[in-house]
Amino acid sequence: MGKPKILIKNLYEILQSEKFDCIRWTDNGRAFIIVDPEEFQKSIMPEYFYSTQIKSLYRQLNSYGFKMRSLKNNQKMFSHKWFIQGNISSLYKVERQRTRSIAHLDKEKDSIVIMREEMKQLKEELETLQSQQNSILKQIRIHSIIQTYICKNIKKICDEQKKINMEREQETKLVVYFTSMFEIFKGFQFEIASNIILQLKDIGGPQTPSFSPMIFPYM
Amino acid sequence: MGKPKILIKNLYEILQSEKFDCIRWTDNGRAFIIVDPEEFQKSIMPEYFYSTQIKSLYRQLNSYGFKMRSLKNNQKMFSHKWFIQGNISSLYKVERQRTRSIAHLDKEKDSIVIMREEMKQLKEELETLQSQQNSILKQIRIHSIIQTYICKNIKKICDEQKKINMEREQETKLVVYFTSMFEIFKGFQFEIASNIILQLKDIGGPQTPSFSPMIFPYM
DNA sequence: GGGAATATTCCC
DNA sequence: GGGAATATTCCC
Repeated sequence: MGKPKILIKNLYEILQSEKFDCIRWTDNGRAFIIVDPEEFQKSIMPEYFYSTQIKSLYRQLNSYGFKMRSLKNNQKMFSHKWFIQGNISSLYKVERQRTRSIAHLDKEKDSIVIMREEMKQLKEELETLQSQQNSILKQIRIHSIIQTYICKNIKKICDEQKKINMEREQETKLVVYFTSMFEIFKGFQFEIASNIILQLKDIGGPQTPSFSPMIFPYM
Repeated sequence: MGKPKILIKNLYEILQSEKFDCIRWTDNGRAFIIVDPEEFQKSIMPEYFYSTQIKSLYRQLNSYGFKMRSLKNNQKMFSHKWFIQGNISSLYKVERQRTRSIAHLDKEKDSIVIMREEMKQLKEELETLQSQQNSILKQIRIHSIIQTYICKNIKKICDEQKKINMEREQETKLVVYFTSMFEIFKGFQFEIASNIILQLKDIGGPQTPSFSPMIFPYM
């Protein structure tokens, strides 16, 4: 796997060497205690760390995820899940923890991913809308054609009706005229009536070319 | 205004003190030269800076925007717009420059804000479009219903017209029948013809209740 | 205890 | 020369 960070490696070596009284493992080896912070700062810090301030080491340990417990006499106890006596192979797991501000950046990145997703959806919806709009336009065009057709047919019907009305007016006159004639023949049986008409046909009349044909009112 | 950064202040003091031969202002006081880097690292670095490596100082100066020029014998000359001999009041303007990556991050943040704004607008527009389209669809549906109604009524009218036409056909037969009768009266003057018909009317005929009225073909 | 600015180191 | 990881300091 990875290599332990230099800070962690140094710290472990200091503890394992047992050269210093100011720092030691706890009895179960799952934590260590800085027994004498002043001594530690004076004799160890300059040699093993960049800083001269022990507070910097605390800050470092904190940023690596160590839990700190304050004991009597300004002593501090630190523990970390993967910083255990004898467990060298897990030291590399002791890593700097991302600060909240960086985690926040990550969140922003996530939000970009989400936004991209939303953007994609928006685009799809837009495309749907556009294609729907196309089909709507087609429907409207069809309706427009149908309406034109309807209008033409209505016009035709109106014209026809007008024509019919005019003819019918004339026919009405005709019908009225003949109705009165039918009255005359009422009561006559068909054969008799036919006979009379035939007789009349044979009679003929005075041909007056200048005044013929006889003008009926409906003509 | 602001205070000069500790690094800048220290550097300026080192130069002004003229205690060290390894570093000095240029003649015009607009730059300084590290005349002896090794000596500088040995005697000045530990006292004035955290680091023991002169390279770290170079890195620092670089990040503060100093221009570096390499001279003979590994000497370096540094200059900065606001780092000038005697010009203490402008020292605070010598500031860390944001790295490109950070400036880039800022830009990204801005673009995210803009994108969010645009996204919001897009969503609103899309919603508007969707609701508009819905109302358009409703309108089309209504028009479709109206058209169906119109078509049905036109059909009704057409049927009616057909019926009328059929009746007219029968009427035509009637007309043909009477036309032949008119032929009979042709030649008669109107008064004479009327007279004949009146005479016929007065005659009357055998009333046969079971067979009356006389059945004309068109009835 | 931890955010944030600054410094240092490492590395290309 | 400068990006990026790590360390240190400062400060709330």
